[in-house]
Amino acid sequence: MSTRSSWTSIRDEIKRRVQAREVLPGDKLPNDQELAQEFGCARTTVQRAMQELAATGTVVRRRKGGTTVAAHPVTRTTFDIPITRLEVEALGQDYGYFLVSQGIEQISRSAAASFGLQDQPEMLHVRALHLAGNRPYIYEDRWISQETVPEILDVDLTRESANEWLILNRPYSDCEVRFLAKKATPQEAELLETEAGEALFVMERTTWSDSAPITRVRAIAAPGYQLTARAK
Amino acid sequence: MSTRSSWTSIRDEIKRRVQAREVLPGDKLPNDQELAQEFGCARTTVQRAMQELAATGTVVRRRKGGTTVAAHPVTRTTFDIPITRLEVEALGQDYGYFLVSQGIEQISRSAAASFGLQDQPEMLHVRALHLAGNRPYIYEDRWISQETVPEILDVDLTRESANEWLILNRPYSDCEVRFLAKKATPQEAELLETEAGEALFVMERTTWSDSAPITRVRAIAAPGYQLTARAK
DNA sequence: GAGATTTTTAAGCATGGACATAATAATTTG
DNA sequence: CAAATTATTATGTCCATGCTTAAAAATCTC
Repeated sequence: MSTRSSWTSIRDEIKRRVQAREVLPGDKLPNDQELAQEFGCARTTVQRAMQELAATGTVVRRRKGGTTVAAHPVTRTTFDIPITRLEVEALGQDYGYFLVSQGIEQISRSAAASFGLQDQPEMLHVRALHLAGNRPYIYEDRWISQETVPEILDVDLTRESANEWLILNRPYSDCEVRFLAKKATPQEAELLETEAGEALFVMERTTWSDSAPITRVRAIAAPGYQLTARAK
Repeated sequence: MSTRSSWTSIRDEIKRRVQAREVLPGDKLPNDQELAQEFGCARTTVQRAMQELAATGTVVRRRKGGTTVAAHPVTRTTFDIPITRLEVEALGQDYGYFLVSQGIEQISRSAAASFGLQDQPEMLHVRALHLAGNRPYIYEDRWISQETVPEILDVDLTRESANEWLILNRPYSDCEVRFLAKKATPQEAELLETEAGEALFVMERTTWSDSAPITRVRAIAAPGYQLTARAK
């Protein structure tokens, strides 16, 4: 054939057919073998292309069932949420960190819900502020399981942020992320140097280590914060 | 033991080392050949694992340069944004749609900025409300390029939502997504049946077809809306 | 010594064959 | 006839091998 077919070009061609509606949602595509013949390549190459398309939600693959065009086109978007310090430094600003409060308390009902727990055990409750160039950037309200992460009780959180300590010392296996908007409470407004009632962007993250709860954090961003991504 | 395939377990093991800081950002990893030896598998298998890690930003690969741990560890999260009707139906609620206004106007400066345009051409401006079980769900404020999508002018938008028509008839090649929080304006508050000043969650999407602008939509969600995803 | 050229290295890709696995279809059995 | 068993099919994964390609390193040239 003309050019050596690469798995990426097969991927792009199938994607084009889907986007150009040459095949419709729900339609069955030829099987890998047949596509390999059409493109004049090995089945492995088609397999690699289809694996990618399945991962991005363009097609659905089922053993024996074959490959079908996804029934409901979705916009699949990928966001990278970095460690707050690195995010600030990437903006070229000085990073600052400030512990607001810490203590052992019975977790809130909403935190229990995030963990999927029926009861409300005691956990370490940490509130801290991240600064970018001396301006408040993100206020975090965090619960840390003292049962899963007992070492956290020995960490001096006035110096080191729980955000960073946990990522360094307690890698998670699962993570649930939630985005929402909320009005600033008077306390949040004061810390973020804005008005009570201002609309704030909230990123809530809950992490587990093999189904054992690690932490639940509400990262409340200062006004103006935006999260951007390009979908492909 | 895990029943997972070996390339995924190699991927997970390398990821673990990165997250557990056994290798630090910027560190060079052994080359594929050496890793294959360590894991007792073929280089192809390591290649597949590393390809994935490179795609998700954990690692950076350069020919000849080898593989290095990405400078900034991130939580990479994937969201699927479906057609609004399907989202509502998936909640088990009745979907409703209501056109608020439409007309040809010069686009707003912020819309022009989203498209990356210097000037502010005229586009079709559509405002519509999506309902879930007779309650307002999402209010969308949309600009559609009459140049790229002239057929849109013939569509009866009182019956069919632009959201759906575009996704089904004008697939995009590029999409930029932005999440933010904003206070409800009086008009938005009225449509969403809430108070002016309420904190609202906004999803802004701009799409192109091969660098030709298609649409820019601000989807403003009713209070309480949350976007959830599991990161891996 | 600066600039151009060659060498070497490590990732990138393709192949064909083999076996595993899940889901469906066909067949047997009580 | 329904339930259990077996066969079939398409995807999933792995491997050994060989070639391609980008980029760094070494070498050569003026």
